[in-house]
Amino acid sequence: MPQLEHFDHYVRFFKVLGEPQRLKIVGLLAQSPHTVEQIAKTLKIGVSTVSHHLSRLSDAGLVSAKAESYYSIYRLNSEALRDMARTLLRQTEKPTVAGAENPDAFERKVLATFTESDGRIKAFPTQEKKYLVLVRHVLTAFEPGVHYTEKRLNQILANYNEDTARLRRSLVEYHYMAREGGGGKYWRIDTPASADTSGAD
Amino acid sequence: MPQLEHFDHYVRFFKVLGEPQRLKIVGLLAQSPHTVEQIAKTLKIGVSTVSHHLSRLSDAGLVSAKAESYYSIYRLNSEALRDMARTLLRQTEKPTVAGAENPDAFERKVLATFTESDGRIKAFPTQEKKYLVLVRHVLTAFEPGVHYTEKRLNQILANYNEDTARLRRSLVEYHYMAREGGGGKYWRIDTPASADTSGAD
DNA sequence: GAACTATTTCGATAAATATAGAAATAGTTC
DNA sequence: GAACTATTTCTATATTTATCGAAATAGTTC
Repeated sequence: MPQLEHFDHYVRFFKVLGEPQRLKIVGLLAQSPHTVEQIAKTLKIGVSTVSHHLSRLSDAGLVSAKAESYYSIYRLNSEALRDMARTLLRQTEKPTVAGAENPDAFERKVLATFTESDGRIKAFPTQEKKYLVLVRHVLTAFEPGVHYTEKRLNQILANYNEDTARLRRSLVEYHYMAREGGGGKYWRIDTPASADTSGAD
Repeated sequence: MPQLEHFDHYVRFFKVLGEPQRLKIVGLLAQSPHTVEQIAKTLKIGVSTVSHHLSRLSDAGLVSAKAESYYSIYRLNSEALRDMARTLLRQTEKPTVAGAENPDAFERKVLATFTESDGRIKAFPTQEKKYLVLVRHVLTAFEPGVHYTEKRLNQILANYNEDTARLRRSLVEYHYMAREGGGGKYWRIDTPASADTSGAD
């Protein structure tokens, strides 16, 4: 299990912000610190409700309170928002191919139908869904982080099918591999694992 | 009303991602396009449930579908995630002071207690909550977007209290004003309005 | 066009939770 | 310490919604 213990934290973060009143509270706190009563009056909802929302925001690490005389002054933790925003940006820059190494029933079926026992591709399916299975199958022949010359790439692709140009084009088209502008170097642009998808139960 | 018509969109975005199964689906689609059935099998939930989730993800602009033979192949809209991440980053860089011009009951009371009728500050409250009201009160004397020399800043602050150094320090400390490193220029670092807080009802 | 396939829609149910009022708590002021 | 204040906790209720099975739909294959 990779960095997946953060999954629950992500869910909490989004769920907490996915409620109109709470998002408004965050908006208020983004402008300046507030007390519970101030928020309740501005939003025209009960204090106990506000307290409840602040408690959930606090659980998610989005706000923090500070006692001051009678009042609890709540502040926004801008860092929490910033961190999540950066995490999201990082994620969107790295497509992945997880699941390629333990195929489900459908993928097994497609591989059984369209590849030889040694892995060579017998024929290309027209359905994109099936074709993608084969592209990912070919991708497993390449190491993440390694740069391949086009010549070496073609040698490896030739183990799968004589139409190496087609395979090369598909790998790039589906963003499984990147190509350097000039020198003709290729490399995998995925990562071992992105967000949690392995499951909870 | 500023750019607040996006409020509902923000809520939908966060709410949609704040559900474990949907977040897992996003994780799957971040790796590769999937059909409804594939997702259902991987997550061990019913197809109709997956279809429902995909529908909500689609409403939020997070995924898009493409018909292909029997199947609907769903893809992640990475741009939607990227855009939101960038919006969040932008927001966290701009604290604001909205609400300073129409004070609520509490702020009125504080201002009545601690300022003269001409706006001068009679005394400084020790409670931070009340002190903040005065800091924001002083801030209204400055125009957004205008750069002030320290000399001019002190002239204006002197209209509120002789302890101009304290006021200047507080304005910077609470991030209502920024100071340029060398030349001693000051300016408001807020914006007219950030996320929606004005209200939906 | 008939048979078939994946997906979507519909209807119903169970679980999660936003909300508010009342009671309890923690802390301040005099 | 007594009176007071804001906040939190508790209890209950109403709303939202995740989930599934069945029926309806849209599209493909032969």
